[in-house]
Amino acid sequence: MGFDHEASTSGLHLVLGLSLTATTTPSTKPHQDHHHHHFCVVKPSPTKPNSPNGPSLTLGLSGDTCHLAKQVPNNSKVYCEDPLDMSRQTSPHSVVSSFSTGRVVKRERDLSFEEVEAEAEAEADERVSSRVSDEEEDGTNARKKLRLTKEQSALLEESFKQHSTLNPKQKQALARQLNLRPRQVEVWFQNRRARTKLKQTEVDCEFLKKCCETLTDENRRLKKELQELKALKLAQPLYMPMPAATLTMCPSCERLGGVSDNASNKSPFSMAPKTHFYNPFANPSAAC
DNA sequence: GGGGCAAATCGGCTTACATCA
DNA sequence: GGTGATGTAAGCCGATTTGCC
Repeated sequence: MGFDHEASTSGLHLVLGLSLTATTTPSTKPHQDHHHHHFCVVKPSPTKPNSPNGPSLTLGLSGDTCHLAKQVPNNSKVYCEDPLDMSRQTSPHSVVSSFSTGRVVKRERDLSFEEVEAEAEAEADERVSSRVSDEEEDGTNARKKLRLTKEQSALLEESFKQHSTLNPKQKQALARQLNLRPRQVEVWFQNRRARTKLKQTEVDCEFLKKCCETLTDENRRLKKELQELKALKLAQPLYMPMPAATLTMCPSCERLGGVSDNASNKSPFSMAPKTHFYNPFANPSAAC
């Protein structure tokens, strides 16, 4: 785990990144998790909960961070995990489409072919407005909650480990294998994904809390260091105190030395663990 | 009776595909 | 034939309801 701080000297943007190595590997079914996140968090794929790479998180304070978009192999669409962006992508057509496809269609899709047929017959016999009222009246077809057996659960779990989403063929096969309706298998996978995501969110939350604590400590330390620097400056007005890690000035020739290319490329935040001050008498410059 | 878990439902969104002007 | 607009179907999601332990 590491922290990457990046601050623009121009003050145009500020990005705070918390990363645990790359875990942005797209899941087997890519367009999961493209929904609403109020900050850009790249999470480990739910399909690979035991990924050796661990989670990767990025907090973005600049607009750039929400370019953490995902490539979606199926359709090559790019999603940004931002509710506003998502709403912008929503075409008026899709809204119309949603309204145009009514609950009847949805219900048909939710049921197996036989059930749809049976229900159509029932509806032809007596015009009932809803299934609920139907069940309430006769009580024979009351909604019974399925309890999966251990074997069924185990098989579903095993299948979920392999792929967190099912294509229609897999769904059918699994349903046949479990003696369930495809819809039940589908619902189980949906709920299972939801639980996985919830769990992952909790883990992310804990991780962010720890990050916050660490950054608070770091902030406190830096403030303290700044105070020390100010105090030293007041005490020794003839010499400009410099962190030895960044600048080394020869007191005799006043040339700068000891600033390597690597050091110049470092982030302003990547400082030595413990700052120490230049002692002109103890450290004569090698450049002289 | 109340809480937790999980199955099921609902409404919304996105995408692919078909049709038509 | 190519293109854009529109409708439909399907799949997934988050939120919620509901039944069971």
